[in-house]
Amino acid sequence: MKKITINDIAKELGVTPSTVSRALAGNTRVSEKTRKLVADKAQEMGYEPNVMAASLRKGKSDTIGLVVPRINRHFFSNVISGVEEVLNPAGYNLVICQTGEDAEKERKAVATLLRNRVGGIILSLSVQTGLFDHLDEVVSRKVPLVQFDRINPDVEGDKIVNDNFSGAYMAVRHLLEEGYRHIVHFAGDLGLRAYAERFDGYKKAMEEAGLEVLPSMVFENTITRDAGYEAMGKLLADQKADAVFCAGDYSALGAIECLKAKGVKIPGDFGVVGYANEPFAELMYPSLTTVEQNAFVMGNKAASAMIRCLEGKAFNMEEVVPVSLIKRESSGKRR
Amino acid sequence: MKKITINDIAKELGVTPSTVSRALAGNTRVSEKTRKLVADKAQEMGYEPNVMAASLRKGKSDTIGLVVPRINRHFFSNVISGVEEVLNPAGYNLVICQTGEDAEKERKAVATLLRNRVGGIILSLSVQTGLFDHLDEVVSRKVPLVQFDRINPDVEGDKIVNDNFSGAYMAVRHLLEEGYRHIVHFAGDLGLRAYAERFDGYKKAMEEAGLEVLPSMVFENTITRDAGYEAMGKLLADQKADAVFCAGDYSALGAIECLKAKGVKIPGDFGVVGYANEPFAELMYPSLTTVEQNAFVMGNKAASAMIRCLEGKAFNMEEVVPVSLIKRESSGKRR
DNA sequence: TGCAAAAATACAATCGTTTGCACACTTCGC
DNA sequence: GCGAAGTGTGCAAACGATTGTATTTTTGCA
Repeated sequence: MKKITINDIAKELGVTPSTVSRALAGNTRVSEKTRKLVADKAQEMGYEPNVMAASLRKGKSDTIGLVVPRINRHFFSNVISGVEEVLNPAGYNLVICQTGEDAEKERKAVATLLRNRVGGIILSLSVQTGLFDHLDEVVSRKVPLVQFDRINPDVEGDKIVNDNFSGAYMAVRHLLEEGYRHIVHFAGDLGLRAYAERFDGYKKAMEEAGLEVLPSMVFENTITRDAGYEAMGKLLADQKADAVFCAGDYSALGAIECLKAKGVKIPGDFGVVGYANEPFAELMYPSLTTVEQNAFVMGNKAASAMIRCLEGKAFNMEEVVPVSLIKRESSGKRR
Repeated sequence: MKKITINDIAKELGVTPSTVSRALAGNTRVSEKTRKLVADKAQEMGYEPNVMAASLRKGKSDTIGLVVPRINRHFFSNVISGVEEVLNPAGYNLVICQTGEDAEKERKAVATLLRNRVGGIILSLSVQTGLFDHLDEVVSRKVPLVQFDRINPDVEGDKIVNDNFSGAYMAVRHLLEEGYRHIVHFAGDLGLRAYAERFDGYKKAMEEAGLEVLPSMVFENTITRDAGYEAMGKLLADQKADAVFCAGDYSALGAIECLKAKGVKIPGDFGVVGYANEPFAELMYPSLTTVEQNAFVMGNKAASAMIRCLEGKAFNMEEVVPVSLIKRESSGKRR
């Protein structure tokens, strides 16, 4: 069973390949009648376009590259689903690369995507990434770039972020309303905007409540489970605190494990709020109050932005996806 | 900045493109000296091969398609990582497709991959899939196919499975050793081999212990959280049982939630073991005893098998990855 | 009916590699 | 010193689509 090409269709129909090509592309330069004829014949002969030939000629492909730190994070896998939902029906393919939060792998992934002439790149920075020339390279090659969540605002292109500030603000307000006062913050890398914004939201809520945020109350780079556990250990030893707002669910988990180990009652003696609504947040004990980021929606928007770019309307704009606070046990009333 | 092609290199060096092509491919038909010359020049000029042109000419690409039910399952995302670990260094790219357990989407994904002339396809069937002609199509096109975990043994090609039988057997043995006797099984779709094997392992362990497995003790198609909850509800109403071996962690979770809701003590009055070691298994309360499938290793093996196929050594063999039982709270001693 | 404008289609080059075949030049055994 | 291998390169035709520029056909209008 040989592959059918447009040449075969052309021969069969007594027209030229160019006409077939244009007909299939829906070009109005070929008559409605011929278009129908070609479409039917193509159908009949079981024609399947050769994507490579087209890409080679056009100098770019309908494949979009998606670069994320890790796909087994709930947040990212949902973003991926959201992206797919928009991209696939639109006829684009997705190739996904993991960086494992490693700057070097991120560079390599981007380089590979460019080498493969992807039509565009959707990317979320790894925490480690400090140099951004690989992104500049993308821009300078005029390959559309959409950043999401962990973005670098200085690089050209569309950006989709979640409302980190509001999320953090709501989380801390909630803790305050439940009666907690000495609220500390387990932050991420404050060099990354997402984490900086969460920190700002925390600070704002605290200051509005007339509470001062001392440097000792902020633990930077504390987003892993281990880091959360350790930081909480230090915290209990050093200072008076009755609640923590964590920039991620994993550090919240670590914090809770430490608190449980020390016999501190959650909630009541200590309140905990996380960020991300990882699947385990609902299932752990006590269940974790956290901020839902609507990753799926972010994926949708990132993909839509990409399609807009591909269609030539470069917006270079930033879109904010709303978040919501999911109240669970870990932040119940202070007693 | 124009793209450098082999023609540019050829011109610069005063040889022909064919020689450059062969030199870069390491063909021994061109002298060692020329090879070195070409390599250096390519380096110097910043040459980057155009993958599409090569693929077009060769009629296939260095891209491997990976089709999985959902990427946000711990198991699958780890398999993906495992596959990447092997494929990327070997110079292959991965495009990942989600089927969402939907047979139709699975067909479409495979069709798209074939249309894009991928070099090979690694796939795990969706539970829903009943017809396999899309896989036959892959085989008949001579595109290497590696199935993993949820496989169809009747389709040609390599297969990587985990030792479902042993996993299930160990799990049930463990429950028996802890003193449970009336052990039921929440199974998956027994039409799928993976689930059928888990059922067999369960049966074997029970029979060895001199316990009969009645049809009423097996709940088929019970792998979701909701299904687990419901089934447990029925179970408690209808019959005497003191433990359940679930073919997946999600149904185990549902079962535990139902048991907790009814005030049944876990462990003690009721033992629960799951399968898959989802991340939440460790964190829920009580923590869930479950079977670790070594997804990462499976991914490695699937990728290695694929590379073997691509290198022309079609083995058409089946490889079994060992599993291990992770003992946690939910299966503690019967009282 | 004739003729210019518009519509539809054809021609041919091109995208960047790969590869079968031909060709020249060594090398060697006899 | 003469064919026969053996080496290293060049030639040119693919691969299958796209697209700017002809060229033909159709249409509209006087």
